[in-house]
Amino acid sequence: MAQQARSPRRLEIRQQKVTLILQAAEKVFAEAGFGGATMQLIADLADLPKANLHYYFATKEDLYRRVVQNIFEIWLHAAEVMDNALGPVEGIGAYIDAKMEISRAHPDGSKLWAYEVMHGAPVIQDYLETTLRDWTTGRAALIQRWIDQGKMRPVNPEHLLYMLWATTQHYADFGHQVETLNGGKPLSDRQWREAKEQVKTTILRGIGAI
Amino acid sequence: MAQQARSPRRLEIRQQKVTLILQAAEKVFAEAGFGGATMQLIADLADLPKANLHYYFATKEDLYRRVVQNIFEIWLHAAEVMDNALGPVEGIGAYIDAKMEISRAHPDGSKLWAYEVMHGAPVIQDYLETTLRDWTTGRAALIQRWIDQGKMRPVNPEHLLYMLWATTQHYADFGHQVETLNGGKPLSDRQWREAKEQVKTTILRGIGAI
DNA sequence: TCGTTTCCTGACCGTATGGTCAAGGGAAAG
DNA sequence: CTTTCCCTTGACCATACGGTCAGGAAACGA
Repeated sequence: MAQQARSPRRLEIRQQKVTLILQAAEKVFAEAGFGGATMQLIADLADLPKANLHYYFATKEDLYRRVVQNIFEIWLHAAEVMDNALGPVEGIGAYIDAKMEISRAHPDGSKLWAYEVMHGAPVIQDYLETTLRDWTTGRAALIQRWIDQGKMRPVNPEHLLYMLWATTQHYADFGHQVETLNGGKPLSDRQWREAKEQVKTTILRGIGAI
Repeated sequence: MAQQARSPRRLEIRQQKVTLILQAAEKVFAEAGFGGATMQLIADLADLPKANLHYYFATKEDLYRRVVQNIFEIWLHAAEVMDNALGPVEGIGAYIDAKMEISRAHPDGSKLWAYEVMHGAPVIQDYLETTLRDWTTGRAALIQRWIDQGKMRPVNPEHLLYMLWATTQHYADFGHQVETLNGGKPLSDRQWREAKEQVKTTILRGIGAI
């Protein structure tokens, strides 16, 4: 009954394929939504037979769940830059930088997260209620400490966090709109830098941190 | 061959039903996405036989297109408050107010717009390239004028507009997340007012308008 | 080499979906 | 009243989808 240990080679191949499938799935789910995505599309993108997907992931929901969980962990991990900061300029500035980088490097993940939340978070509701709520409470307390120390104006920390999320994720979630308004061309390095700086400056000035 | 004029009574009934269908469709499309929505769900919500939907809207795409176009026009119309303003405090302040109101009153429309843009705007790409681009260019020029008049700090007007869109629409698109982090309860009147004020204050201070 | 476990996949199945249609109901026009 | 046209709808169809499975290939351990 005990699960037999897999050989290293087997394990490696398994992990490679799982990763390949997850990458293809992230893209397809982000582009089409859960309902619009099909296992066949994901299989084609990963260049695998559809049945092979079902060998690694029992159902479409399972696959979707794994993709969303992956994204969530990347985000949580990237948010650690805010801790250990001496004040809002350093902490919030670094957080904005990190989130803008993610928006640029992983737009599909950001879109998928937006898609999931927009539809009532059917899959990751428990994460919202536990991990994300704890994280938010902790950072809100940190911001409140900065306020008490006179390092920034008194604001509602939750709403400030929403502003950070909204402004940074916008460049991923609405990237197509931004690109269209940019003459159909993706933002250049310079434009990304400008966007990042303007978001940071505006918010940090807005909360009286600079 | 000419379209025969319809009687007033017929026209009225027709319009009522079309509106009913559009409302049901907006909700279902927003909740499930285009792929996840089904004509049967929309029909059930509108309390009509499915075949009746196809009498008024030939295909699912047609219905979706009409819904998205409706939303777009509401948005454009609401944006007029920005014109005729004497400066950024009045103009941008009123625009934020208007957009926050829309986020609260029409979250489904906002979500559907987000959904459409996130998926590459397959239906309203031409609107983005014409109407929205023109609108954006005009408001960017307005903001630039305010900058030239020394009424606010020099910022990139486009990125400022993105910040306005992002922060206000966040309360609709990510309303479920906001609600979950609010203890599972929707924002109260007081909290909405607080959110609106904080967004306005932070941005207007951030751009040096106050 | 041989038996065992893991992995792979073409063919298949039940279901649900978008869309069609023909027949009927009912208001307006004559 | 009769005719015409718009509207309504239950029944139906073809397709595409998620998921299954049996049988074979490949890798592993002894």
